[in-house]
Amino acid sequence: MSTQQSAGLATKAYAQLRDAIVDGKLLPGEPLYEIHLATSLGMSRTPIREALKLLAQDGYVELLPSRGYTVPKRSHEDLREFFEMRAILEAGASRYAALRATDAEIAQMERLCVRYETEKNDEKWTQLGHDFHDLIIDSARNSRLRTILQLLNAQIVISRRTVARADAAHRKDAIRDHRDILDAIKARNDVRAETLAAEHVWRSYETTLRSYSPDLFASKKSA
Amino acid sequence: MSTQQSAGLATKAYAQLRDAIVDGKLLPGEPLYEIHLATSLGMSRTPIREALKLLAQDGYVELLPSRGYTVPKRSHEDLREFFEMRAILEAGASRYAALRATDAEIAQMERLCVRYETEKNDEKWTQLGHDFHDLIIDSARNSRLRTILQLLNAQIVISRRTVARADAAHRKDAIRDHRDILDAIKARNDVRAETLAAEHVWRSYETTLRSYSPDLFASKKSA
DNA sequence: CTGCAATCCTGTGTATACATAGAGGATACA
DNA sequence: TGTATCCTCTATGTATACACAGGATTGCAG
Repeated sequence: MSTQQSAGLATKAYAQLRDAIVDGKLLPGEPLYEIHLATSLGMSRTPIREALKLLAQDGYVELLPSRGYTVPKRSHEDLREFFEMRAILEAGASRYAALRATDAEIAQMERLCVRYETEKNDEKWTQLGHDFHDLIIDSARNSRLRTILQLLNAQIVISRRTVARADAAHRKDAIRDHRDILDAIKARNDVRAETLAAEHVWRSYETTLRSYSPDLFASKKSA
Repeated sequence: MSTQQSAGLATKAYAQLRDAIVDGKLLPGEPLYEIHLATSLGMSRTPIREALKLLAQDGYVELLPSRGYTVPKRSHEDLREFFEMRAILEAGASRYAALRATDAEIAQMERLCVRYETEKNDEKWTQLGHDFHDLIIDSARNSRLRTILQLLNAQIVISRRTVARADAAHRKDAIRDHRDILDAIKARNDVRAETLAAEHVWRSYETTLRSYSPDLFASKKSA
């Protein structure tokens, strides 16, 4: 991804830091000092400050009072909250997508879904899954919903950077879920699309819980 | 409210500007210049910049490329999106509240609900409604849900600053809705609480649409 | 050796000077 | 008189110097 083209330094700093966090180059608990980051990224503290402020608001980093910024450790509570939010919002998105998706969008979903069912490469397969979800969200015609969901999904990746061990069972489940959701959308059955999307999120929650790396979590309030 | 006690200047600036926007002292379309705000609030540009950046991310202000900050005009599309989000999230909150509220919380809801049914003063009545909603959100045990919903509700107030004309019909509907939701929560009927909350939001959407001030909205992309 | 306190040091918070880009107006030319 | 170009002015973007607060360390006393 690495989104950073022509823009202010603050924007570049935001993108670089976010990517570094999501890619696991900056570990939870590690302190982030403005001056250090500034010299490291070749700019002054000002754009770094702005980037950190925004990252903090988006939940990527945390500002401990008079202790500086850090990448937050996620607790099991956090993970539960994330997935509850995802379940609520993906369900809503699927519902509105069933009501509002254009025929062109549905055709594109179908194409993505077929490739999703056949793709062998794990990384590409995961990406296809994301593309499918993004398309559903776009079809829901709600920009705020889109923004919040994308943020949530980006955050969850932090907790999962030992990525998609796409074991056969999980893969089969996910493929079936996507197909079912698509069918509901095609049938313009909004209630069913909503229900299926929620169930799909819960299944991915189970998968995440089963395959999480314990060291990435803080038990409760530990240091 | 006017939340501004002991904190950094940036925090104070954020709170003051947000309140000014919500209270309608800064009108949509009006340009917000850093220097002007800085002198006006008696501080330098730096904390103002931070406040504006955060306000922009929260949707209170908008940064037009090379044209400065303004209070955004809300379109009908925006209003639809806001209420869709509210419907989705309040429904989710009510569902989890039905599953998780403690007996003490339910007792407090009951007290608020009774006062809501009897309070005559419009302003106090509105506040009681907010308190009831907040308590439900707290009972849902999801801090992210809480944050997002509070932000949304604060934003919607911008569009409604010709506040709660609490006409008799609307009042009666709202009181009944709250009572029904509380009953569902008491019965630990999460599905019913979810449905009722969504319906309640839709009713308040209708009310808002009926009594909105047309001049507060931009038709689509106008200047 | 231990407890307390003063001091220093390191981090963010703030102010200000300078860089830069874009919009609007003025002017010159067709 | 219309249009195109250039200049200027203004508002944001950036860099840096200084203020300040809180924690850790160290020195002193019991």
